[in-house]
Amino acid sequence: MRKDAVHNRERLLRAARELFADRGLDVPLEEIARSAGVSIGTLYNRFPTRDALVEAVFADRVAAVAELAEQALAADNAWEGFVAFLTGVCELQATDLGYNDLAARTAGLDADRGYSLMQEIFGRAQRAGDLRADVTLADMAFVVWGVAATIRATCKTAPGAWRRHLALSLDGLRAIAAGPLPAPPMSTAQTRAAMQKC
Amino acid sequence: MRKDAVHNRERLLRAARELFADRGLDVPLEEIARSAGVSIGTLYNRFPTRDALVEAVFADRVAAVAELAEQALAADNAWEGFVAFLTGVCELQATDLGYNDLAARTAGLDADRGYSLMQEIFGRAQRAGDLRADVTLADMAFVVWGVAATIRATCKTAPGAWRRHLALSLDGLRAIAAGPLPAPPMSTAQTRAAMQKC
DNA sequence: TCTCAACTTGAGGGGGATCTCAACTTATGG
DNA sequence: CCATAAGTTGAGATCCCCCTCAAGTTGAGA
Repeated sequence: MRKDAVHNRERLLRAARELFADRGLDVPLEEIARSAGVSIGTLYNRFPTRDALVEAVFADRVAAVAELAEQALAADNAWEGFVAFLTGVCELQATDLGYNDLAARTAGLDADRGYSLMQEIFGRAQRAGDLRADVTLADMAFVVWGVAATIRATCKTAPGAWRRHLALSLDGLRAIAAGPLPAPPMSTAQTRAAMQKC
Repeated sequence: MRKDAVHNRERLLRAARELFADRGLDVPLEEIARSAGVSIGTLYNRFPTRDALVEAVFADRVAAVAELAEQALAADNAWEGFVAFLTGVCELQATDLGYNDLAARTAGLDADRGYSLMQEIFGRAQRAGDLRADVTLADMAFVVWGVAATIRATCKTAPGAWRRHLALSLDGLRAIAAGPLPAPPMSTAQTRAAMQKC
């Protein structure tokens, strides 16, 4: 790849990162190109589809989540690790509207290594008796979707509000709080399908 | 108003109600007109803006929510009334994607009479000691936003899943479950602003 | 320095939605 | 039955976004 091409690629990634973070994933591609100081044609040369650009921009997040997961597992207290992990993921979403859009449709479910780590965090909190026994990993999607919606609604006007929402959700996940659940957990296929619809 | 105009208005409302329910509020207006068997021009004659059409279609929901609220207040048990009310609102959202889009931005906060009824349901459950003391009416927005997001994601693939989400959220609202909350409740102004951003 | 593949450019075609308006049709009261 | 105000129509203007490609430009190796 030629030097100028590399340079333009980087400028595009920087511009996309910033615009995605501010306004979500559906920023016009022309605007990204303009903001990067290149033409729309160049953007299409480097990233043939919007998804390719999105993937390149957020590639590092997979690792960030895995990092969070490892820290969570390193915690002494299983429940505190669980809380820290979910808080970390939501923080990522809160500081980047683009990732907020994205997390709702991936939610760690694709990330090979990330998924098994999440299972471990989840299972450990459950075995410790703090996380209620009648929930599944699939139920975490409710937390992510819910907090994501709150972040979208409030990030400009009440920046910390999602923490309150998350805290309420977590209280509902504690064994202490467990009441009967009216529906079976979603199957993996249902969860996957639902995520793609975001 | 001429007889045929009344007739067309009704056909438009029926078509819009159905399409909104199936696919949400952003159905193309041309499609609504076509489905009603009139031209796009007629639609604009009867409803100068999309909002006017939406408002006309969902006018009855305000009353439906008030009705739910009254039933909730009639319940013997304050907490059960509270649960029944939120369940009812979510059911309305689940059976109508259009109302689902809408509820997130109105959530009863406009409805003069509905609002005071909600306050009463909420306060009663709190005074009874079942609803945790550290939440505000504004926190109900989290439930509505969250469940609405789950409904949107799952309505086609896991139709009952939102009930599970709602149950978990409600468990988090019970006094038994109360843990410390990390942020102050949203002010009325913040809540209102956030709703308009949906 | 020369050459050529790699790269950039931006006008323009295409699609889809919103909204308008001049020409046409029809209900209704007299 | 007529006059006319009320209503309908749909082509097309406008806007916004996506994507392509022929023409022009530039980096890098020979």
